[in-house]
Amino acid sequence: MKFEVLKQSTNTSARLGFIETPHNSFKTPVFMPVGTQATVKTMTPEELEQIGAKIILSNTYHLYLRPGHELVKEAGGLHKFMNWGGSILTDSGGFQVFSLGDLREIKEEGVTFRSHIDGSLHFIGPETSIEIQNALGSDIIMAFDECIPYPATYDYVLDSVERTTRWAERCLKAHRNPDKQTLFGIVQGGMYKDLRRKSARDITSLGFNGYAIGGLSVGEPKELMYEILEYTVPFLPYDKPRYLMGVGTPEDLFEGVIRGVDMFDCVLPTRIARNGAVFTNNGRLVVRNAAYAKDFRPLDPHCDCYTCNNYSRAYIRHLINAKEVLGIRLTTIHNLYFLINLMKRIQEAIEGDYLLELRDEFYSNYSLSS
RNA sequence: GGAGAGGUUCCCGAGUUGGCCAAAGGGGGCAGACUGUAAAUCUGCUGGCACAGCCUUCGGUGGUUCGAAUCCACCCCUCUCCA
Repeated sequence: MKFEVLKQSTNTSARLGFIETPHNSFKTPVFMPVGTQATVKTMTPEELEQIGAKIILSNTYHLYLRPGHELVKEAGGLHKFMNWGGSILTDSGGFQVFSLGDLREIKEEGVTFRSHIDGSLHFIGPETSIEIQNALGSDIIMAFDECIPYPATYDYVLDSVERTTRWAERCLKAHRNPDKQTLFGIVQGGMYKDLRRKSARDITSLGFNGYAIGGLSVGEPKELMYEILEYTVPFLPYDKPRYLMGVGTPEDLFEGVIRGVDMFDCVLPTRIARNGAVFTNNGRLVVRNAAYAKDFRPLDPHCDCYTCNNYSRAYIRHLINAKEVLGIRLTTIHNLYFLINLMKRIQEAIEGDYLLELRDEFYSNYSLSS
């Protein structure tokens, strides 16, 4: 993988960048749709490509359990298996250490998960995670970490952060084909600045080709998240991509980019889409609400996605209320397009060096309360 | 015409040894949440009001009772079977 900074914003930490993987190349900052189970829910790869997606996420833990990484390898790798020609980044299973908190046990060696599917026990450690990701053949693979819950005590976070660093070292050792797959390290540290600093220093000293900031947006106040992010980014090397994991409201993208983040992923656009809500330039809109029963305007009059070009709020509300799959497909298309297009505007704003102006203009219309 | 079953809050449907029933449960409706996806999920509300109480409601009208969705009488209406 190749990464290069093309342009530095003069009044923020934002930068316009360029990433090239074995499958394609794209500009950063970039938003990566999430396709945990080898599919971005409701979307075909062709549709993803049409809305401008260049790189998507998938998941080690989930694909290991089902259908199994060996099967994916036998199919010719994840790209071929799911018919996606763009880039793929796989998460290591570290988030499941957090999200499946009741079904797992953490030890120095790794984590034992109780399958959420059938209750069977499965061990995933740093080496296992890398081995699985190698088999999947994703372009960017993530170090196996522990995403720490919030709140957490200082002592817990300290132990966890040190363990995550030891795991990161083991991931580097286990990594077999760095020419085809790029391994990113993950900085943790909870909401404690000195632990964020420690984690950043320890992880970067190991020499990865990209760095992620994990463990944010896990329930802490937004202001705290921005504060920790702003504190952490400067400890990451300038010449490597920076990836803020799991973060992705429109305002978070602005705030993240301004603080120097190059890559984002988030389930929010696809999840709220399936729950009947969409992002618009005026704020979040719950299209399933009765207020839109007779609203024949598009979801967002200023959007030119396939959904907004062809369908009304009233129709989409009807589909979602009737539990017709087309409804959640249309909202998903819109939400992903909205964030990807927003990123495009952000890229242009960095290029033209007017990012703060774009943000202020966006915020002047965007209602954060809803 | 005869025999039987039944009519409950928006819908379906519990509840009939009378009080603990504004009435289970489901559906529908309304609203909220959702940030490296155990999520097309989850949560709350769903008779009215001057709301720790009061008022109106369980086909209709009367009645018994301190008290009735629950008991009695008559009436109206559905459904099944037999003529």
